[in-house]
Amino acid sequence: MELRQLKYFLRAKELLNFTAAASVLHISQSTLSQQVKQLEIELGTPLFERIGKRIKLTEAGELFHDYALQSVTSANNGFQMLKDLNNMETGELKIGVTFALRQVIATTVKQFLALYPKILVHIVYGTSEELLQKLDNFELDFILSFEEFEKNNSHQYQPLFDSPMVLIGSPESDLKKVNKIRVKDIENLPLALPAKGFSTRKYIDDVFKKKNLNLNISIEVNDIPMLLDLVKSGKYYTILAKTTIQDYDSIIAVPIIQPALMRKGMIISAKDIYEKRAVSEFYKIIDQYTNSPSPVS
Amino acid sequence: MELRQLKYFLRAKELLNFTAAASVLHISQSTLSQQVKQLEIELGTPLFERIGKRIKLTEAGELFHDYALQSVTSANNGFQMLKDLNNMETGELKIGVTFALRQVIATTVKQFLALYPKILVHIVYGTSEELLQKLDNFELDFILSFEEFEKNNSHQYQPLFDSPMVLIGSPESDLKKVNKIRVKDIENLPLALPAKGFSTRKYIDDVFKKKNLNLNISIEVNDIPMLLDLVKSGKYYTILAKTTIQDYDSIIAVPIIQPALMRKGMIISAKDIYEKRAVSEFYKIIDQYTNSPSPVS
DNA sequence: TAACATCAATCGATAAAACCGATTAATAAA
DNA sequence: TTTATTAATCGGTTTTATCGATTGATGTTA
Repeated sequence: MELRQLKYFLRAKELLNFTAAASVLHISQSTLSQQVKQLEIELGTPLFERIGKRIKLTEAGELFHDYALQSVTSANNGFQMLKDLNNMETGELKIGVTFALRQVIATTVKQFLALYPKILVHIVYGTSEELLQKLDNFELDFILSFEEFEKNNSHQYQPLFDSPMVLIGSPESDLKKVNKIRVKDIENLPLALPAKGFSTRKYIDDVFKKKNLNLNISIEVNDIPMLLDLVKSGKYYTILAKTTIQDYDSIIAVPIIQPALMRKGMIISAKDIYEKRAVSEFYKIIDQYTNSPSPVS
Repeated sequence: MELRQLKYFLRAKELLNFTAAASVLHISQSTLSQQVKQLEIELGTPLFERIGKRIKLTEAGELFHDYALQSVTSANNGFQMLKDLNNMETGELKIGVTFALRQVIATTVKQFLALYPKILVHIVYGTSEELLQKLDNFELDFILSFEEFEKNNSHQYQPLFDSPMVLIGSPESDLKKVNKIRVKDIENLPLALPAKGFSTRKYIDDVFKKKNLNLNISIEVNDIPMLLDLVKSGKYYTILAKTTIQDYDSIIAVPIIQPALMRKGMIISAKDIYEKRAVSEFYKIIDQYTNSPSPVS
């Protein structure tokens, strides 16, 4: 039994497809097939059930998974910990960010790089769904996102700030006359909203469904700047967290009330993973940012 | 990084001697040397400091140890767990027993084997020191012993019973006239005691030292039956837990008081280790044994 | 139903890597 | 000083991980 084989097994279990897993692992399908078989022989029990050309995990495979993951994770953690000892000379930091928190990362990453110029920072934008999967595959150190609806026991959550949802319109719109708006008053406004898959969109849908209100959606877009461009044009309104539009000009935003819609900004990371120094340093900077006098919210 | 290399590292760290470690691992010294070096290169930092022909662990090595151990342990646990699924068809059970608890294991192992005849049981006698080291090397599943003085955070302890310490003499000795004896009355009796290294001996030494009493030791032996033979001969007394002499005839034993000396029988096992079914089944039998109407004590 | 696409297993060959024995160099012990 | 002990290194051998090609089984589509 070797870590190599455990890693192969984990990937095969995840994808339930030897060919695809081999490709991800940059080995041939034949190699993967042989290595898994060898592991099974050593363990004395099959880990996969071969049904025709399909594979599915056996009960033994299911049970073995946790141990294999723990073993691989521990080795990785030890490796990461040692890299840290070299005082972040060669560090790398991979951060997943949802589109809604673009402003948070834009500000903090500059401060971080000023302090630690040798660290290579990767920023990956995506929907929370995409990012959470990458987190589970060890492709990200942490995620900046709004609160998740379904919390997962293998993740840990650090709340950062509360951000009110706002209705956004062009400076020529009727919004200039009010300083707040009720949920039910939004019902008949023509909306441009983030596409399905965005957590903000899911949040909006849930709220309106619960109150039995309709949404008058004209356009769905999976890009926030384009959404705001549409709003600026004057025809449409949109709904976002105030944090999301912090640095945009030429728009008007008013808080939504009855009920007041709030979203929690969060750091999501994987439990049981060694926390690199670069990661904890970044957390500190985010903390400063969110605790400074009304940086967001 | 492979489990093989982590195992090599752990053994080398334990023995601080590549030649000896290689021998235990059944590989050549040159192979061990190369594999450790390769691991060090991959980790980007030396794990051992080479001072002439000596080696000692670097700080990095010290830190890395816990992760390596965790990784290897998890893989082993997964392996053990799967073996268990085969319903103990090929099980093996390794039990360490201190001499003092000979009677406990003698009775329980018979019952266990009657229930699970296919399990191969190894029983290893030794001092607690020897046995604890074997436990840490995964050479034992658990230990039956009296309570340890220095508890170790990587072990877990299950108390079984309390056994009073007794003064033991021949049927012709003056002990027949009394039914208990004070600690300070033992001071001038000629004693045959277990040798240094026995936990019972350490316990006795500690008690007498604390009370500023002398021990009049005539003979030290590292074998309990011989100790009792000497006692039977009439010249000497000895001190043991009552449990230890449970099935011996032709001796007289009286409890020691002021203070009453008691020892706790214990199961000691390693934390974070998968508990085989054979092990939990054995625990059940020991439980029955110690909870039955005065089996020991 | 026939042709095609997809997938895991298997085979033979190759490249990589673990391993060994012998030797060297350093150093501790006698 | 001599001897014994120990880790590193070198060259050669064995083992094994890997690959590409093929097979056979099984879905999928025309």
